Amino acid sequence: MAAPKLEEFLKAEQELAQFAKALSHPARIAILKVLASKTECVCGEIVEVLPLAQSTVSQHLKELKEAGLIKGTVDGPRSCYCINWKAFEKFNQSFNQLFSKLKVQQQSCC
Amino acid sequence: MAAPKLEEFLKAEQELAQFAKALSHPARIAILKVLASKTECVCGEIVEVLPLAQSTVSQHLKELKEAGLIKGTVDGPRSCYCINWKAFEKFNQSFNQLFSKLKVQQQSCC
DNA sequence: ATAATTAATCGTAAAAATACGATGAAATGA
DNA sequence: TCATTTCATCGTATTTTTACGATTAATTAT
Repeated sequence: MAAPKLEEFLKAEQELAQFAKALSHPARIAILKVLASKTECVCGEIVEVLPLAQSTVSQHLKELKEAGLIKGTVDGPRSCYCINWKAFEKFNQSFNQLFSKLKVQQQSCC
Repeated sequence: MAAPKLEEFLKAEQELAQFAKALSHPARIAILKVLASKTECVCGEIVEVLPLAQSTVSQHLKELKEAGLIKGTVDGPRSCYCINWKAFEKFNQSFNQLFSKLKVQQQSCC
């Protein structure tokens, strides 16, 4: 087998892993930064800034969208994207939860 | 081309993406939780808990180690792993930095 | 009506990730 | 010394990811 055995893990672990996967490529982090810095968030502008082909950027946008981190609306011939702050906040909290949970007993045996 | 074009992005983005990649599989999150909850962190115990083969767990441990999130020491015939709290703290901060940076202008255009 | 712009999707190739069994190395125990 | 335990590594199969060019669909501009 080669597909990840996701089902066998806790739902919280799966969810967080999925979120982390969305951030696991610098292009997607860069996209989030662009979206956060602009009020106008047209796809073309993102493509201009990134060192990737239009189709590749579109793919990354799709992944961010599927992960729930961004929203997209069609505006005439162009697409407007922006951060889904609600989901983002949840994401942020999930991470902090993991971090603080792990940090409870901060001791190393080796 | 198929390999990710990492070089062309900011170093901070690459670093964070790499960290996120380490967390992008539930098995690795589960491993971190186990390590945090035990003072004795022998490889075998992790294998016992996870629904994966020994060799697969070993592989995940290697990835966490390469990402800097855990340390490993040989203890006779067994291997002792534990969280690298220093790196972990840095990781935690990088994430919070990104989150707070993005949150500066929390407005959606669409 | 036709051309141009914009961005999604398709097809595809190459690489990386995931998983497992088998093997190997190193230390302990009998 | 020889068997056992423990875990890393190797070999390999399958899936997923990444990337790009080409095409398509939709809207706008001429």
